[in-house]
Amino acid sequence: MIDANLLRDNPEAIKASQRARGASETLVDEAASADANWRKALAEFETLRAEQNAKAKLVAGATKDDRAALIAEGQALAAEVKVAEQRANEAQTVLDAAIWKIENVVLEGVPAGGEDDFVVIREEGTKPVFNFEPRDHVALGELLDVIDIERGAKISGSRFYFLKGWGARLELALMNMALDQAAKAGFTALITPTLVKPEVMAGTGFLGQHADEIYYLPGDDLYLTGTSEVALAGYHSDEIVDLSDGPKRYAGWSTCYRREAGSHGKDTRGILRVHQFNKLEMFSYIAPEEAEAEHQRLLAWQEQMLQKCELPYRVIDTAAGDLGSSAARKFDAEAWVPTQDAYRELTSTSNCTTFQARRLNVRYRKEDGKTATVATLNGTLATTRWLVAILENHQQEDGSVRIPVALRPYLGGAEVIEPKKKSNN
RNA sequence: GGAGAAUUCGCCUAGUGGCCUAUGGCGCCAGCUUGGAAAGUUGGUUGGGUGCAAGCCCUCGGGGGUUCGAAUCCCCCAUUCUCCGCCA
Repeated sequence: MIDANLLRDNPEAIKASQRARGASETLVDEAASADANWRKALAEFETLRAEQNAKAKLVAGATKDDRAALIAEGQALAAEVKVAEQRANEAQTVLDAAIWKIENVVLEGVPAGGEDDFVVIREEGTKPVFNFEPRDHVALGELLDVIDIERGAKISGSRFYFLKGWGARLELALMNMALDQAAKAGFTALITPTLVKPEVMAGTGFLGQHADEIYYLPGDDLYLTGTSEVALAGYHSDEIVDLSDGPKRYAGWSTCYRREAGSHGKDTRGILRVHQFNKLEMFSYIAPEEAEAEHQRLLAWQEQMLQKCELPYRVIDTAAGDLGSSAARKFDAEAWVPTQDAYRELTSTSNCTTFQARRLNVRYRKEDGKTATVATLNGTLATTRWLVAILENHQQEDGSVRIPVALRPYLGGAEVIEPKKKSNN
């Protein structure tokens, strides 16, 4: 939710942001007038309520004669108050609906436009040169017996898979390496619930235009989370967190579930786009004025992971129209996928400023003792998808895959994953 | 799934219709005291909304109701705990 004060003081700034996103500017005017209506209705209600409270207090000390008259007045007031209160509540409902539709105000410097209007910030690493025809991760997965897509589909349908043997171990190694790095950087590990209540899902901003991306269990009124960000953002909801010792940083591990509605026919091969995967996510609660610096730190930690995996990648500054509704700025790191001759997103880090925290009511105490809304940021540190880039970039002519040096300690020192021996399964 | 109990200001706790504008303790903050500290002592200590302000309104798990008036009475819901049943 945007800051109502900004709506009153500088609606033009919000309109400019909506414009950059290609979102509605009219929403801003609607919200502003709903805000004025609400404040008027609230003032009327509160005035009447004050009168009612004062009258009710007089009853106790009144003489028998006055009592009956006071009670009659009280009855009349009670009816008026009820009407006024209802009117105020309705005005607030209208305001909430309007203000919740407005997306986070993008930060200065964010490129305007849509999906293709991103800006490349830098490219790192060297793309591999093969003197043989490189295999894609599906072929490698089969050859090495580490990814079983056929049986995944047999059990659960398309976009499901088994990670097997070194594939399973590789994913766990990646997660553990990420967790170690995060712990060293001061993050607290959290294994999060993957089913959450509607208000948490709504609070994180995922129930807007991407609602059909989310698995929902009607029998229980619970949502399956597509990222542990949801649980991590909800973790401190309705709390006043203590930031006097610096930001609160969490590394959340969870399985993630995504319906991938609307992406039929896109990335159907392999495990690039799947319904279920694992992810280690960084999440920071921090004072708003430090949020942009923290965003750079999250990005640096992500790049550190990519470098440990010896992957060539580029960093892009996502355009306003391609930001999630909660994000004020987003950087993606995309790794090179040789067989696609393209960079594909491996990490994404968003600065949600105070937008998400305001919805979830997460505050902190400033030095002057007053409370204020915190800023929240999130960023990927490792996901199952990384296996695609690792397998493809480090493949060798015989189909074996060299394990990046930094990952070896997490794999019992193994240096190479060898093709499986010929057998019946 | 069945039965019962609980939920009050960071923590513990008092409170069975108006004097609750919520008690007391612990913790915390500030002052006094001290060479410094402890002890003692005095004061402060839930948050939110609205308003230029004074102020006013809301907040006793959440929502609704009864009443002139609700922490207190009634209804619904959530969460936690205990016992029984069932179970990967």
